[in-house]
Amino acid sequence: MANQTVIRPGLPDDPRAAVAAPEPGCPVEIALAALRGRWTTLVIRELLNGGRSFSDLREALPDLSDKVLSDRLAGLVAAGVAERHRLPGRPVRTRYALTPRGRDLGPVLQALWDWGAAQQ
Amino acid sequence: MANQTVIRPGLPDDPRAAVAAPEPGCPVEIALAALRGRWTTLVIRELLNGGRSFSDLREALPDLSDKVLSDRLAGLVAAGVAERHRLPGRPVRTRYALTPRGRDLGPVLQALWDWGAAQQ
DNA sequence: CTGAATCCCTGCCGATACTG
DNA sequence: CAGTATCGGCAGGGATTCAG
Repeated sequence: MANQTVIRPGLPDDPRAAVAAPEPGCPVEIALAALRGRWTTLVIRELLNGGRSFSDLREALPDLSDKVLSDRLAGLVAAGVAERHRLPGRPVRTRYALTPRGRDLGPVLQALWDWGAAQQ
Repeated sequence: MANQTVIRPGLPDDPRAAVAAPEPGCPVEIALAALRGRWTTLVIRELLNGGRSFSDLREALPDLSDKVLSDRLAGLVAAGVAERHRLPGRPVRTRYALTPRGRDLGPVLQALWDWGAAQQ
Protein backbone atom coordinates (compact mmCIF):
# COMPACT_ATOMS: atom_id res chain seq x y z
CA MET A 1 0.00 0.00 0.00
CA ALA A 2 2.91 2.28 0.37
CA ASN A 3 4.02 1.93 -3.19
CA GLN A 4 1.97 4.81 -4.51
CA THR A 5 3.74 7.30 -2.31
CA VAL A 6 7.14 6.15 -3.47
CA ILE A 7 6.67 5.29 -7.11
CA ARG A 8 4.29 7.89 -8.45
CA PRO A 9 6.08 11.08 -9.28
CA GLY A 10 2.63 12.51 -9.76
CA LEU A 11 2.09 15.13 -12.32
CA PRO A 12 -0.03 17.90 -10.91
CA ASP A 13 -3.78 17.55 -10.62
CA ASP A 14 -4.20 20.35 -13.04
CA PRO A 15 -6.59 20.43 -15.99
CA ARG A 16 -3.62 21.36 -18.15
CA ALA A 17 -2.18 17.91 -17.51
CA ALA A 18 -5.10 16.25 -19.29
CA VAL A 19 -4.69 17.79 -22.73
CA ALA A 20 -5.19 15.47 -25.67
CA ALA A 21 -2.82 17.30 -27.99
CA PRO A 22 0.34 19.40 -27.72
CA GLU A 23 -0.89 22.71 -26.28
CA PRO A 24 1.35 25.77 -26.23
CA GLY A 25 -0.13 26.62 -22.83
CA CYS A 26 0.92 23.35 -21.23
CA PRO A 27 3.63 24.09 -18.67
CA VAL A 28 5.79 21.24 -19.90
CA GLU A 29 5.54 22.58 -23.43
CA ILE A 30 6.43 26.04 -22.21
CA ALA A 31 9.55 24.77 -20.49
CA LEU A 32 10.62 22.60 -23.40
CA ALA A 33 10.01 25.49 -25.78
CA ALA A 34 12.39 27.63 -23.73
CA LEU A 35 15.08 24.96 -24.05
CA ARG A 36 14.35 24.03 -27.65
CA GLY A 37 16.87 24.37 -30.39
CA ARG A 38 20.43 23.38 -30.87
CA TRP A 39 22.93 25.32 -28.72
CA THR A 40 20.23 26.73 -26.48
CA THR A 41 21.25 24.93 -23.32
CA LEU A 42 24.89 25.76 -23.92
CA VAL A 43 24.08 29.45 -24.18
CA ILE A 44 22.12 29.20 -20.94
CA ARG A 45 25.04 27.41 -19.32
CA GLU A 46 27.30 30.31 -20.24
CA LEU A 47 24.84 32.83 -18.86
CA LEU A 48 24.48 30.85 -15.65
CA ASN A 49 28.06 31.84 -14.96
CA GLY A 50 27.17 35.50 -15.18
CA GLY A 51 26.38 38.17 -17.75
CA ARG A 52 28.12 37.89 -21.07
CA SER A 53 28.55 40.09 -24.09
CA PHE A 54 27.82 38.87 -27.57
CA SER A 55 31.47 38.32 -28.32
CA ASP A 56 32.05 36.65 -24.96
CA LEU A 57 29.49 34.08 -26.00
CA ARG A 58 30.94 33.78 -29.46
CA GLU A 59 34.32 33.15 -27.90
CA ALA A 60 32.98 30.53 -25.51
CA LEU A 61 31.11 28.76 -28.29
CA PRO A 62 33.35 29.13 -31.34
CA ASP A 63 31.39 26.74 -33.54
CA LEU A 64 28.17 28.65 -33.08
CA SER A 65 27.47 31.03 -35.96
CA ASP A 66 26.55 34.65 -35.36
CA LYS A 67 23.16 34.13 -36.88
CA VAL A 68 22.20 31.22 -34.66
CA LEU A 69 23.64 32.91 -31.59
CA SER A 70 21.54 35.94 -32.40
CA ASP A 71 18.48 33.72 -32.90
CA ARG A 72 19.05 31.90 -29.62
CA LEU A 73 19.51 35.09 -27.62
CA ALA A 74 16.39 36.61 -29.14
CA GLY A 75 14.48 33.45 -28.25
CA LEU A 76 15.73 33.47 -24.69
CA VAL A 77 14.79 37.13 -24.31
CA ALA A 78 11.34 36.44 -25.78
CA ALA A 79 10.89 33.55 -23.36
CA GLY A 80 11.73 35.80 -20.42
CA VAL A 81 14.84 33.79 -19.68
CA ALA A 82 17.41 36.46 -20.49
CA GLU A 83 17.66 40.23 -20.67
CA ARG A 84 19.54 42.40 -23.09
CA HIS A 85 21.30 45.54 -21.87
CA ARG A 86 23.06 47.95 -24.18
CA LEU A 87 26.04 49.48 -22.49
CA PRO A 88 26.78 53.15 -23.19
CA GLY A 89 29.89 54.24 -25.06
CA ARG A 90 31.86 53.09 -28.03
CA PRO A 91 32.37 50.58 -29.34
CA VAL A 92 28.87 49.27 -28.82
CA ARG A 93 28.62 46.62 -26.15
CA THR A 94 25.67 44.51 -25.17
CA ARG A 95 25.34 42.50 -22.05
CA TYR A 96 23.11 39.48 -21.82
CA ALA A 97 22.13 38.17 -18.43
CA LEU A 98 19.64 35.69 -17.10
CA THR A 99 16.48 36.95 -15.49
CA PRO A 100 15.38 35.43 -12.18
CA ARG A 101 13.21 33.17 -14.26
CA GLY A 102 16.23 32.19 -16.28
CA ARG A 103 18.17 31.39 -13.15
CA ASP A 104 15.28 29.17 -12.11
CA LEU A 105 16.15 26.99 -15.06
CA GLY A 106 19.12 25.79 -13.02
CA PRO A 107 17.18 23.08 -11.19
CA VAL A 108 15.46 22.08 -14.41
CA LEU A 109 18.77 21.57 -16.18
CA GLN A 110 20.01 19.76 -13.11
CA ALA A 111 17.07 17.34 -13.30
CA LEU A 112 17.77 16.75 -16.99
CA TRP A 113 21.45 16.25 -16.25
CA ASP A 114 20.77 13.81 -13.46
CA TRP A 115 18.52 11.67 -15.60
CA GLY A 116 20.87 11.72 -18.56
CA ALA A 117 23.88 10.95 -16.41
CA ALA A 118 22.28 7.94 -14.72
CA GLN A 119 23.68 4.67 -16.00
CA GLN A 120 21.88 2.82 -18.77
CA MET B 1 28.53 35.43 1.56
CA ALA B 2 25.59 33.14 1.87
CA ASN B 3 24.32 33.93 -1.57
CA GLN B 4 26.30 31.27 -3.35
CA THR B 5 24.65 28.50 -1.41
CA VAL B 6 21.18 29.76 -2.20
CA ILE B 7 21.44 31.12 -5.71
CA ARG B 8 23.73 28.71 -7.56
CA PRO B 9 21.87 25.66 -8.72
CA GLY B 10 25.28 24.34 -9.65
CA LEU B 11 25.60 22.16 -12.67
CA PRO B 12 27.83 19.22 -11.84
CA ASP B 13 31.58 19.55 -11.76
CA ASP B 14 31.84 17.13 -14.58
CA PRO B 15 34.01 17.49 -17.67
CA ARG B 16 30.90 16.85 -19.74
CA ALA B 17 29.52 20.16 -18.50
CA ALA B 18 32.31 22.07 -20.22
CA VAL B 19 31.64 21.05 -23.80
CA ALA B 20 31.96 23.77 -26.41
CA ALA B 21 29.43 22.28 -28.80
CA PRO B 22 26.29 20.15 -28.61
CA GLU B 23 27.58 16.67 -27.77
CA PRO B 24 25.33 13.62 -27.99
CA GLY B 25 27.02 12.30 -24.86
CA CYS B 26 26.14 15.30 -22.74
CA PRO B 27 23.63 14.18 -20.12
CA VAL B 28 21.41 17.16 -20.77
CA GLU B 29 21.39 16.34 -24.47
CA ILE B 30 20.57 12.73 -23.68
CA ALA B 31 17.59 13.72 -21.59
CA LEU B 32 16.33 16.29 -24.06
CA ALA B 33 16.74 13.77 -26.86
CA ALA B 34 14.50 11.35 -24.98
CA LEU B 35 11.82 14.03 -24.70
CA ARG B 36 12.30 15.48 -28.16
CA GLY B 37 9.59 15.53 -30.73
CA ARG B 38 6.01 16.57 -30.81
CA TRP B 39 3.66 14.31 -28.80
CA THR B 40 6.52 12.60 -26.98
CA THR B 41 5.71 13.92 -23.54
CA LEU B 42 2.04 13.16 -23.98
CA VAL B 43 2.81 9.55 -24.84
CA ILE B 44 4.99 9.33 -21.75
CA ARG B 45 2.21 10.84 -19.68
CA GLU B 46 -0.14 8.10 -20.85
CA LEU B 47 2.41 5.42 -20.04
CA LEU B 48 3.00 6.92 -16.59
CA ASN B 49 -0.53 5.81 -15.83
CA GLY B 50 0.34 2.23 -16.65
CA GLY B 51 0.90 -0.02 -19.63
CA ARG B 52 -1.06 0.76 -22.75
CA SER B 53 -1.69 -0.95 -26.03
CA PHE B 54 -1.19 0.76 -29.34
CA SER B 55 -4.89 1.39 -29.73
CA ASP B 56 -5.23 2.53 -26.13
CA LEU B 57 -2.73 5.23 -26.95
CA ARG B 58 -4.44 6.06 -30.21
CA GLU B 59 -7.69 6.43 -28.34
CA ALA B 60 -6.15 8.65 -25.68
CA LEU B 61 -4.47 10.83 -28.30
CA PRO B 62 -6.92 10.91 -31.21
CA ASP B 63 -5.11 13.60 -33.17
CA LEU B 64 -1.86 11.67 -33.22
CA SER B 65 -1.35 9.77 -36.48
CA ASP B 66 -0.43 6.10 -36.49
CA LYS B 67 2.87 6.86 -38.12
CA VAL B 68 3.99 9.38 -35.56
CA LEU B 69 2.74 7.25 -32.68
CA SER B 70 4.75 4.39 -34.09
CA ASP B 71 7.77 6.64 -34.47
CA ARG B 72 7.46 7.95 -30.93
CA LEU B 73 7.12 4.52 -29.39
CA ALA B 74 10.12 3.25 -31.33
CA GLY B 75 12.09 6.26 -30.11
CA LEU B 76 11.09 5.69 -26.52
CA VAL B 77 12.04 2.03 -26.75
CA ALA B 78 15.37 2.93 -28.34
CA ALA B 79 16.01 5.44 -25.56
CA GLY B 80 15.36 2.79 -22.93
CA VAL B 81 12.32 4.64 -21.69
CA ALA B 82 9.68 2.11 -22.71
CA GLU B 83 9.39 -1.58 -23.43
CA ARG B 84 7.32 -3.40 -26.02
CA HIS B 85 5.60 -6.67 -25.21
CA ARG B 86 3.66 -8.66 -27.74
CA LEU B 87 0.76 -10.39 -26.11
CA PRO B 88 -0.09 -13.92 -27.30
CA GLY B 89 -3.32 -14.66 -29.15
CA ARG B 90 -5.40 -13.04 -31.80
CA PRO B 91 -5.94 -10.36 -32.69
CA VAL B 92 -2.38 -9.20 -32.19
CA ARG B 93 -1.95 -6.98 -29.17
CA THR B 94 1.07 -5.10 -28.02
CA ARG B 95 1.60 -3.63 -24.63
CA TYR B 96 3.88 -0.68 -24.07
CA ALA B 97 5.09 0.10 -20.60
CA LEU B 98 7.69 2.37 -19.08
CA THR B 99 10.94 0.90 -17.91
CA PRO B 100 12.29 1.92 -14.49
CA ARG B 101 14.32 4.47 -16.37
CA GLY B 102 11.17 5.74 -18.01
CA ARG B 103 9.47 6.07 -14.66
CA ASP B 104 12.45 8.10 -13.52
CA LEU B 105 11.39 10.70 -16.05
CA GLY B 106 8.58 11.60 -13.67
CA PRO B 107 10.68 14.02 -11.60
CA VAL B 108 12.14 15.48 -14.77
CA LEU B 109 8.72 16.20 -16.20
CA GLN B 110 7.73 17.55 -12.82
CA ALA B 111 10.64 19.99 -12.88
CA LEU B 112 9.68 21.10 -16.38
CA TRP B 113 6.06 21.48 -15.31
CA ASP B 114 6.95 23.49 -12.25
CA TRP B 115 9.05 25.92 -14.23
CA GLY B 116 6.49 26.30 -16.98
CA ALA B 117 3.65 26.73 -14.53
CA ALA B 118 5.38 29.47 -12.56
CA GLN B 119 3.89 32.89 -13.25
CA GLN B 120 5.47 35.15 -15.85
C1' DC C 1 -4.83 -4.74 -34.40
C1' DT C 2 -0.30 -3.01 -35.15
C1' DG C 3 2.30 -1.20 -37.58
C1' DA C 4 5.61 0.05 -42.18
C1' DA C 5 6.13 2.76 -46.75
C1' DT C 6 5.65 6.64 -49.24
C1' DC C 7 5.05 11.48 -50.30
C1' DC C 8 5.26 16.18 -49.43
C1' DC C 9 5.57 20.28 -46.92
C1' DT C 10 7.50 23.14 -43.48
C1' DG C 11 10.81 24.93 -40.29
C1' DC C 12 15.42 24.66 -38.47
C1' DC C 13 20.04 25.68 -38.78
C1' DG C 14 24.49 26.32 -41.11
C1' DA C 15 27.22 29.23 -44.36
C1' DT C 16 28.07 33.40 -46.34
C1' DA C 17 27.80 38.14 -47.01
C1' DC C 18 26.56 42.67 -45.57
C1' DT C 19 25.43 46.93 -42.18
C1' DG C 20 25.25 50.55 -38.23
C1' DC D 1 31.27 45.23 -31.72
C1' DA D 2 26.79 43.38 -32.59
C1' DG D 3 24.08 42.06 -35.18
C1' DT D 4 20.66 41.34 -39.98
C1' DA D 5 19.77 39.33 -44.89
C1' DT D 6 19.60 35.70 -47.78
C1' DC D 7 19.88 31.12 -49.40
C1' DG D 8 19.91 26.09 -49.36
C1' DG D 9 20.04 21.34 -47.30
C1' DC D 10 18.01 18.34 -44.41
C1' DA D 11 15.18 16.26 -40.97
C1' DG D 12 10.61 16.25 -38.54
C1' DG D 13 6.08 15.22 -38.86
C1' DG D 14 1.32 14.94 -41.06
C1' DA D 15 -1.78 12.35 -44.51
C1' DT D 16 -2.53 8.47 -46.89
C1' DT D 17 -1.98 3.90 -48.30
C1' DC D 18 -0.53 -0.86 -47.76
C1' DA D 19 0.79 -5.19 -45.08
C1' DG D 20 1.39 -9.10 -41.42
